[in-house]
Amino acid sequence: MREDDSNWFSKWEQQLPSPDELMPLSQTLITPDLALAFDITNSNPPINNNSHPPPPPPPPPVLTQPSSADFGDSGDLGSGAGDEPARTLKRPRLVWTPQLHKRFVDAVAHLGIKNAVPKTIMQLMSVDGLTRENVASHLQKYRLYLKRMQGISGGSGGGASAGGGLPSAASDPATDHLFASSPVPAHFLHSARGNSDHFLPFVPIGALQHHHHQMAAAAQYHRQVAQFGSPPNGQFEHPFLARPVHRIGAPVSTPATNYSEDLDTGNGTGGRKVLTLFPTGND
DNA sequence: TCTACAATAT
DNA sequence: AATATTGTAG
Repeated sequence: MREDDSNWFSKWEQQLPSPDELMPLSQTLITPDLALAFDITNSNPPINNNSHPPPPPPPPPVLTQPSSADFGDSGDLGSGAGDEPARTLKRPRLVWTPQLHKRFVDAVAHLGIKNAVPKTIMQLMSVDGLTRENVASHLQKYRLYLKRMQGISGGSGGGASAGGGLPSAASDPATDHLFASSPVPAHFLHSARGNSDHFLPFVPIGALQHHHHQMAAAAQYHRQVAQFGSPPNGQFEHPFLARPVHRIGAPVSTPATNYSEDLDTGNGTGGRKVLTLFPTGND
């Protein structure tokens, strides 16, 4: 039935939204869902003042968003074309929100520096859509950050962030916004490289099966889309989508190894106030 | 062939 | 500056 072949294409074509219906690119990453979750009433009508309907480069329907239902094989291949959209498409940049980073740090912390390699970290994080490359890239940067701090603490005297885990010393302002948002586990600063650490390989952290959705690409957009009076307080906790372990998980004995969210607010809400983060007031 | 890592590019 | 992509080594 080749007819089907041409049919699916027609259907697809017809379903394409007209240019007018398309959201501005700047918002494509925020799904309505996400927006609602944040209370941001998206009353952004005034986006039609252009006399030039933007030639929307058909932004591939597949976003990194946890739709997680995109990558299925299209079934028909070998039919000629050769490239299914989904396979050739590039995902949008991943935004490392404080929450996401927190998860990252936790994973690394629990793994121990030794086992904290991209693949493992990724698995432990169980964030849908997160790739090894994403983690690798972030890890690279994170390491630089750690290194920096070691340098400042001098390594011998001691304890720049002892106690509350307050990396206030090395992290100057605009340098590491993100990293400053989550406490750095003590051992990280000690130089554990090439050292046989005594940390447990795997830590099955509690299981939390929320069926929330959407990752948090939001934090960033907050300042963009909405203005909050006191954000640092209203920490939004967004559990991430749990990944159906589709990636051949080797070492993880528990398939449902979902991460449990620490109640940590990401900043020392307990006793100290980390200067943290967002451009709450302005940038 | 895959994985981690560092370097480089966007 | 933040991520992605590429190149190299194990």
